[in-house]
Amino acid sequence: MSKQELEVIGQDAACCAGLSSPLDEDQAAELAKVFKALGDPVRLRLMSMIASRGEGGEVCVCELTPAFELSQPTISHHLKLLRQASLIDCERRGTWVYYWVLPGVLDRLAAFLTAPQTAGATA
Amino acid sequence: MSKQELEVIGQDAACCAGLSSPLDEDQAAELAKVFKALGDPVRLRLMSMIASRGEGGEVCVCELTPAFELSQPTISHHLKLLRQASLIDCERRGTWVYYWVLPGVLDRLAAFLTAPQTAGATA
DNA sequence: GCCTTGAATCGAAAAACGTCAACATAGAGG
DNA sequence: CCTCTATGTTGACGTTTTTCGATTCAAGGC
Repeated sequence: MSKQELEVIGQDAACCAGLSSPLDEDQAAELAKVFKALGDPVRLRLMSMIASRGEGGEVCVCELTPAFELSQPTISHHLKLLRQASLIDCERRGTWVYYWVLPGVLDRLAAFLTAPQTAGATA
Repeated sequence: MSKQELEVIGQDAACCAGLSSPLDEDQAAELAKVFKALGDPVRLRLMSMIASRGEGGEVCVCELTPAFELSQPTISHHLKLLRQASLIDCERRGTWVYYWVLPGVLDRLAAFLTAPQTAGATA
């Protein structure tokens, strides 16, 4: 229940220069997947609901689904996309499945956006 | 040449709690537009090319277009989306059009992602 | 074993998106 | 003015996304 991820913003590439230096095609493609995952109102809300639990926090799907006026398969689909973007992970415990935000992802994303001081950087 | 924007991450809502507290539908919808704008490899590269000029920096479209293997109208279209997401703005000077990153947007976006310490926040 | 309940997967339909060719517009410079 | 170059806009087309209903899978309880 935790394969198919991306591993972008972290270890490998695209971690240091951020938006302050031109991205090459591969970096941009990888990063774009993450932003695309956040680029949907439903997924953003799901993320916020999960992230609001804090570092070690989890949320049961059974708490997420009823917060939307969408079918259960649709929510399940969005959760899958967030998982494929390496933003969250999940675990089944008994009948229920719990989701949490992967530690550090949001901070790395934020660091990418701000990057070094944006004042007269490369230019 | 600078109408149609969003004004999300800044003044009004969604500026303080960030992802650490559940977003309501409106906040999520607005924010999602910004992330969606960044959720495309071409637009991400455009942003990085523009942002790499630093705070007061600008880039001419004539520098952006040839960096991609895409038609000029397509680049123009992507630039428009970035502008509608209030990420960049532009100005025509003579024959050429120059784009720059709106000051503070990236920092505000980053602040939104990290929010207060993500450790045991609401829970 | 056989239901029941929670969640993921499948297949299909409608909507949104990315891209281009064709066209329109804005200035510069004769 | 007329033309040329640099950008933006329009309309169309194929692809991807979002969503649902139906089904399947997982785990517990009877």
